[in-house]
Amino acid sequence: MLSLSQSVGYAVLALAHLDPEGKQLVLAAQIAEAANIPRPYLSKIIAKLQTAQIIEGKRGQNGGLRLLRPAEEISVFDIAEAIDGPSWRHKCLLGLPGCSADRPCPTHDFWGETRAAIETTLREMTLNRVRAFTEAGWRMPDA
Amino acid sequence: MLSLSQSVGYAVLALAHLDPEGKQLVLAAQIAEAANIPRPYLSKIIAKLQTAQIIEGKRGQNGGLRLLRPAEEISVFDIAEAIDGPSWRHKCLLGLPGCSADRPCPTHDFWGETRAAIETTLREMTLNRVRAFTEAGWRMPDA
DNA sequence: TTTAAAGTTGACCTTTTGGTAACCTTTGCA
DNA sequence: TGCAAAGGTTACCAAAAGGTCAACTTTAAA
Repeated sequence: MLSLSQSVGYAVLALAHLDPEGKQLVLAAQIAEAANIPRPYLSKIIAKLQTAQIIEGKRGQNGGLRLLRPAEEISVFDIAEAIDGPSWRHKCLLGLPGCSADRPCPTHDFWGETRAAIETTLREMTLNRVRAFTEAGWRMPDA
Repeated sequence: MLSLSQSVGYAVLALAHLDPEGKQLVLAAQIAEAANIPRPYLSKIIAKLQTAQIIEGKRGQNGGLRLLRPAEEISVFDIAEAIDGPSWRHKCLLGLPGCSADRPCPTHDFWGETRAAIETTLREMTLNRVRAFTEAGWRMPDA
């Protein structure tokens, strides 16, 4: 609890392995290997990223994946939105289903401000910045 | 995602209906009715709050529930800890299992600071302050 | 000492998320 | 032209969280 879904992390990690210019194709199998993500699960994440127009897949021999926009124009915010949907930005900190501006829970205002700050940070965190981390060998730990 | 578990909200709501001095006993059935929480589910939440020494239940006729400490000494932080366990304060924002101080994810430092701010706010948010909200009739919405 | 009021417990169901497996479709090249 | 390399898709399984049900134990009062 109190985190984005695990799949968002996987997606960020995966995208960091693509060509930042969106020119060269990279194999899904290579990403799975490099990031230590189970291939079938990676496929599902890739599907969502394609729906969100963040990447494109090319089938067949000499196929692969590529970014549809340059890495500096793709943020972790975009990725979270693609994987978890827009709903994560509206959830009450205490999980109260009826919490809203009209009937705020005690943490409503604080959480609204905090969430805005989180959102800003995630928007500023582009794939380029993430790459600095993953190039140092960041990958999923073995089970 | 990006919230405490729903049960934390239920617990906060429930506790706000107890006598703030911890003197008078209040019926679990009354709380369920007032807050619109399913009784059997409330029972499970109550069990955790008892394990955490936040409340005490007295069985039998003329039984009920009462706070073990005055309402101004019980914070939402304590309640979150009792319900979700201490783990929520250590989860990576991106949900990455291998993220730690040694091998930080790109959001690690930012999230550490933000989480500390959230923690502080929740520690300052005592049951007394919550009562101001619930006394205005806050309850769970109907299904 | 019985009984009804109260909280307690364990089994079970459902939904969501994470994860696996098998199979299908496309495409370049021998 | 057919086969192997690639991604895509569907169905399924498992664990955790949310939620329900029914039966149990404790206890004070009649």
